[in-house]
Amino acid sequence: MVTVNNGNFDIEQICQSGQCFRMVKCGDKYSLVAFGRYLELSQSGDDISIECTQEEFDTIWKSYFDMGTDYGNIIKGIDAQDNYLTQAADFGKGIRILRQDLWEMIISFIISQQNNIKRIRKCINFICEKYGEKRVSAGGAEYYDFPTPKALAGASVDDLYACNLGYRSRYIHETALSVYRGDIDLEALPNMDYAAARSELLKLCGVGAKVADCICLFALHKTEAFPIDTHINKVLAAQYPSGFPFEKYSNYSGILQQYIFYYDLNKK
DNA sequence: CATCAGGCGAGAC
DNA sequence: GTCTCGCCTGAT
Repeated sequence: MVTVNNGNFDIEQICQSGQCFRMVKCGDKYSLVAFGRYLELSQSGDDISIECTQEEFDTIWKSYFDMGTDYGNIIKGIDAQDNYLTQAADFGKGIRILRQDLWEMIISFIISQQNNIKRIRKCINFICEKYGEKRVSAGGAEYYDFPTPKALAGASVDDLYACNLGYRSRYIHETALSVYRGDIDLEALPNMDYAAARSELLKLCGVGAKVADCICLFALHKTEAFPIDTHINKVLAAQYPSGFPFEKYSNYSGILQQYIFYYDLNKK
């Protein structure tokens, strides 16, 4: 077991921020499946307990949870005159931008469109159980890996409809085929800059501006990506009628987007 | 019963 | 290029 102390790490907030659809709360613990691995973790105050070896933490989870970034420092960079953003960041100061699997994020965010988080999770669990490989963790927990491009490319549109994916079934079918055939080279994307990666992603069926930005942010860690959805649009209109000050936060506006999104959805 | 949820593609213009 | 419209499904 690895323990970490960090004032800007809140598992519940990360779980609720809606970037990771395979993290669930079970009792006083949280579990997640990522990169074919199963992980359990828990938290007490600023102390986080991660149930893995130091080596696994160093090679996988340290990067996954973006432990090399000081989020407190990012929050300090917020314009003190901006009351809304200051409150939003304070409210969600435990959120982190995870470094998740690219292929999984592509499919997950195609599913997310015009959809709610509860149903998104249900849909993803469905395709994992139907097309993903069943595995057992060292601790004996059974879980399903996220399906490979090959596995999803083998599913027909009708098969996908049966997973409750609705009209997105065609998008997923087309995108899985594109990736499986190699029409788009996923391995090349992490080496591209934001604009180039975004433009490649837009070639995929079912990936528009908003979904491409989510993939850039949550898989490629392009923190300048600022996904604009219905909630963010509403906040921008109400709080920033003359425009959001992107120029002040050019390299990390995507992190601020998460604070705004989480605040808008969860504040009382 | 209508509306909406972390939009997008297709077609019209 | 910009605009509109239809779309699976479940919750409210």
